[in-house]
Amino acid sequence: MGTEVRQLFKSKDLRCTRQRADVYAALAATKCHPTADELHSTLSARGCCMSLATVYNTLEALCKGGMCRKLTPASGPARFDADTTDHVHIMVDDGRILDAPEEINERLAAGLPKELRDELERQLGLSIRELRVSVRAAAR
Amino acid sequence: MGTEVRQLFKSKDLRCTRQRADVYAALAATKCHPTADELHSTLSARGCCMSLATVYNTLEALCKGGMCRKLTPASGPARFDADTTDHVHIMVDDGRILDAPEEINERLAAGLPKELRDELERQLGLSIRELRVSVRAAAR
DNA sequence: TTTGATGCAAAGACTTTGCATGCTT
DNA sequence: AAGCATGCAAAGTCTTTGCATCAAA
Repeated sequence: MGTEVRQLFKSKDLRCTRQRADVYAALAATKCHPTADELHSTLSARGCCMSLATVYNTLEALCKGGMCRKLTPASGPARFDADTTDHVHIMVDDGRILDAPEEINERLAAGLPKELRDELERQLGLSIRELRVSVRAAAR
Repeated sequence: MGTEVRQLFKSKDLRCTRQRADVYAALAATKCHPTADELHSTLSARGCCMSLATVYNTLEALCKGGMCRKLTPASGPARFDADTTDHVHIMVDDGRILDAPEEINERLAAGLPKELRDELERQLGLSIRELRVSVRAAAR
């Protein structure tokens, strides 16, 4: 199996099991920001059997290692994203989560300069882990 | 009881009951972004008795009417904010949610111009309800 | 070998709901 | 008087956990 994936896990100090590799591969392969349950179904359908609890535990481990992000909509189950680069999420009313077009991400990033982040850190006395922009939207 | 509060409810097409007025007053009086359960305890201690379910139902009604915002941390219960103006939330690792200093809010708002929002709406074909910036931070 | 991951089922945290009753409008 | 809100408890949804077993390092 992908030796580069094993390296990736290793670099994050995460043990690389079949289940974890499968979860990560499935997550990285989609742009749909699936829920734990959706991932579990997808994997099961593909013959990658594992318990739902393992999917949850794996996703938590991946998040802790910085290999994915957990997205928490205003209602409904958490969704996950293997793309950990800075980008804007569109939380649609119907539960979907979309990525903003690349150009928008860039323009937004330009509006959130590092100085501002540093200034905020200084004022708060906390260390900033992530600065994210998200959008709630509804079909029209 | 506050006739101006009754007007506020009326303007949002919400029936104004004692419970709803109490929940709203308690929420508006704090900057701590309480959970439903915290609000319930606070109110109980003050002799404003009501069931926890009513607190939940009321908060949902208030949100729907635009009288408060629901904040969903990566883990743990939802928190609520009666301040519906645009401002940045700092999600601290320990579960607290803080408001960013006013000056930071302004500088961030300047970085998210209306044109960008309009552009995004056009590209997505959705109507944008809210554009929010939030920060994850940890004690140091 | 040692340490941590898995599977399962059970428990847990948080939230919503059904229904009889009561309060707003 | 009509219609929606409330209280209570029960059910529901999503997630975590305990423990025996198994696999990765």
